[in-house]
Formats: sequence, structure tokens, C-alpha cells
Amino acid sequence: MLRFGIDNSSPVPAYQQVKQSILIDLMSGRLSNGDRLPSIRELAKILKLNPNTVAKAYYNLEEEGFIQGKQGSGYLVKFHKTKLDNLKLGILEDEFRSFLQKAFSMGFTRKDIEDLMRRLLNHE
Amino acid sequence: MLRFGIDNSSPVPAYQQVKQSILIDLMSGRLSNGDRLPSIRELAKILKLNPNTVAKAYYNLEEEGFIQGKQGSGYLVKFHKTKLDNLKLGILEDEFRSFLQKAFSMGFTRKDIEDLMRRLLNHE
Amino acid sequence: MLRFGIDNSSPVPAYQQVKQSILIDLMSGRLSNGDRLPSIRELAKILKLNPNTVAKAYYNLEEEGFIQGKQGSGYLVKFHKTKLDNLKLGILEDEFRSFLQKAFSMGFTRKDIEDLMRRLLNHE
Amino acid sequence: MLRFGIDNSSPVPAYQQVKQSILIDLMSGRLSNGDRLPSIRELAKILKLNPNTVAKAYYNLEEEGFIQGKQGSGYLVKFHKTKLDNLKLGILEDEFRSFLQKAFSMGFTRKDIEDLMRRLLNHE
DNA sequence: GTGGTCTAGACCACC
DNA sequence: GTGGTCTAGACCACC
Repeated sequence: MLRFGIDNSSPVPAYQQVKQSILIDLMSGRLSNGDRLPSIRELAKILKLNPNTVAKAYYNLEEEGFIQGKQGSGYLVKFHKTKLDNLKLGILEDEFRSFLQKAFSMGFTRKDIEDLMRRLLNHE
Repeated sequence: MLRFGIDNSSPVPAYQQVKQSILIDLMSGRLSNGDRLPSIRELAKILKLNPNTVAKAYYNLEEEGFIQGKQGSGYLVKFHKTKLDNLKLGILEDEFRSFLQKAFSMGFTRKDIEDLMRRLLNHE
Repeated sequence: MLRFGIDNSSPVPAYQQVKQSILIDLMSGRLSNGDRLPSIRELAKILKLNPNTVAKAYYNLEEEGFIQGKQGSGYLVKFHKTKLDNLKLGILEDEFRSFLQKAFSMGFTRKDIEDLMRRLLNHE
Repeated sequence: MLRFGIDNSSPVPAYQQVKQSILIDLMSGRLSNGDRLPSIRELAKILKLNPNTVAKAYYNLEEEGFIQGKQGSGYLVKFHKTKLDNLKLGILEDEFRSFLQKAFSMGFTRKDIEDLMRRLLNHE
């Protein structure tokens, strides 16, 4: 956790950056069901943000069903595995479609792409 | 040609942007061997750049073997097919490696990725 | 619109009171699809609340699919009829179940209740 | 008997709360004709009230014809069945009218309401 | 300690 | 004008 800082010059709002960072940790498995998130005030202090800003990120993630907060006892990671899997799959599909689009626009054929993928998949 | 504008706010130098745009047109086939490029002055006017900037992009592309200039008759596209193919392949490989890295960091296995790719390759 | 004031002594948060009042207007038909809501600042001024508090009520209603905001042009009522109908039906069912519970706890039979309902339904 | 406590923060006077609780027990059948009520002092002690307060509730219920006290032998439940039935009916009618009012204000028609009531009456 | 609500007010982008 | 984000800080309830 907390391998990130906030980029104030980014047009992406700070609360979205917090949210995205936590989602990335969920998807990578660095945060698992039942893990405790840092308290709103603690994370705000570390990231040099106002508590309200961190709270907004947490509310958002709670609404979307990834974490759950309790008065007096903080936020815990709590999601349905299938929900997270669908999110991940959606992102991966988008990435791959964008890759495909570039490949086709450079004139590669399906076969070219398949050969390249097979070659690289077995060498990394 | 010229479906692009210069992004002055970008940290990428203008001459690199010009170069990249022309390379993209080469790779996509919109520019072919023998095609005539717009004159340095003409392109500079359209993109609102100093002619020196456009000239720098053209010199670069000439050194790298993609276009060729002749005194008094402008620049023509002229490249060895294998050279362009290698460039394209290198770019595609980089894109695919970056895709793979994301997929692995989200916890997908080689098999997951292969299944997704096969599924999307045959439906687009 | 705006037939309500905020009860500061209530344990119900102000933003919830705003939200409920608007929902009641939606359910009663006083607010219809396409109607414009008062601006956040305007409503805040009238209800003597901070703009953030009104904004929270509006965000909530937007998330739940009852209104829609656009930067620079305010919030409009926008909901799917079925969604509102379901909300209304759910509330009415809860009310009726609670009525039934009271009636049964007072010892009335199904027949007693049916008679009373038939009598009152046709006289109001 | 005595499944209740006194809410000191309520604006409803304590003696009214005692009275209401006993009436509810009468209406539900938990107290029947001939049952003995706890003595004034006993109930006062349990509810942490002044005996005068409980006495006021009992005098009231006696005046209204629901219970009867005898010197030296405490209070017994004693009411005319029709009197209690009328009280119950009046309360139920008030509840139902208030339900109807809400339903109409949400735009439901008589037929909507009848359908809902029939459906719920036969399923609970 | 924890989160939840709220105020007062700033600055930005969109119109 | 409009909404969107954010800060600084208060006060409350729950633990």
C-alpha cells in the first residue's frame, strides 16, 4: 500500500488519483479482502491532501462495492471476486482492442499479429 | 497527409512531432514510395512553425533513410521495405510487451491472455 | 418546488432532507422529466445551507439516476419512469405492510381489515 | 405487561406514555377483563417514576372506563367490549386514512391501491 | 482513536 | 452565470 503520490499538476482530480491507485492495488492483489485501509486522516496527511478529499475517494470506492467503512473502526477491503474479475477483464479487453487497432492501422494482418503474440508470449 | 496539428503544450519538440506524424503515415501506408512531401515552406505555413523546424524533421527522416530530397524538386518518400517493416515490428513488439506487463500485473496467466486474445482476434 | 425548509434539530442530515424533499416532489409529479432544479448556490442560499451540502444531495440523486447535471448549465430532472414507479411501489408496500402489522396486532382479522378498507376507499 | 420503558427525552408526558402503553396492551389482548394491574408504587419503582405520575395514568384510564380501582385491592382491567372496539376501529381508520393520503399524493389510483392491498393481504 | 456531516470560501472549467 | 474540486477546520457519533 501507499506506493503512490499525488500529481497536483495533473488534470485528473486528486480524489480520482487516490481511487485509481487503490483500484490498481486491488487488481494486482496487493490489497485483498479483509485488509484494512489507512484511516482517512492518516492517508490525507501522508498524501498532503485534505481529509475530505480522501474521504471522497473512499465513499466512491464504497459505492462501487470495493471497500466498506464502519463508523469508529475504519475502512476494510470488501469486494465480490466476480466484480473485480469483470473490472479487470474489461480493462484488459480495452487494452487489447487498442493494441489491435494500432496493429491493423500499421498494415499487419491477423496472422502477423498471431505470430508476434505467440513468439513474445513464450519468451517473457 | 496532414491530418495532424502541433501541440505546443507538449514536452515533445515540434520537429519530433512532425517526424512522428510522417512516420505514422508511412507505416499506415497513407504515404508510399515515390510520393511527394509538401515543401518545407508550405508545411511550415500550415503548421504555423518556423521553416527551420520542418527542415530539421525532413533532414532527420532523410538521414534515417525514409525520404530523399533533391535540390530544386522537393522531398520524395523513398525507403527500403525491410527497414520500414523492422520499424513497425519493433513498435508493435513494444506495444505488446507493455500490454503483457499490464496483464501479468493484474494477475492474469498466460492461458487467460491467450484465451482473451484468441476471442477478440476472431471477432473484430 | 421548494415547499420545504431544513430542520436543523433533526438527526437526519441536511443533505438527506434535501434529497428526500426532491424525491417526494418527483413521486408526487410536482417535478417532471426535463424540469430544471434550482442551482446549487441558489438552493443553498434559500435553505441557509452551504453549497457543498446541497451539492451532496444533488450528486446523490444523480448517482441514483433521478437527476442529471451538466457543467455550466445546472441540473435537470431525468429519470426512467419504471425506476420511479418501482421506488413508489416499494414505499407504498412498506407503508401497507406496516399498517397490516398494526391491524393484526390489535386483533383485527383479514375480513375486518378488508371491510374497513372497502368502506374508506369509497368515501374519500 | 411492562414490555416498555419511559422515554424521558420525548415531548410526550410520562403519564401519557404509561397510559398509551397500557392501552396498547388492552388492544392487543395482552391485558384482558379481570387482569390485575401492577400496584401504583410497584410500577413507579420499575419505571423510575414518581408514584403520582403512575397514579395520574391510572385515574385517567379509570375515568375513560378501561380499568377500575378498589380501595385496598389495586386496579383491575374492566372495560366494555364495544368501547375498546370503537377505540381500536378509530385508530385503524386514522392509520388507513393516512396511508391512503400518501398513496394518492404519489399519484396512485384507487385501482392501484386496491390491487396492491389485495395482493399483500393474501400473502402475509 | 475512527468515520460522517457541515461551514466558509477559494479557484477552476464550461457556457 | 453554472457545476466540480479542494482546503482548513469544526463538531458529532461510534468504539
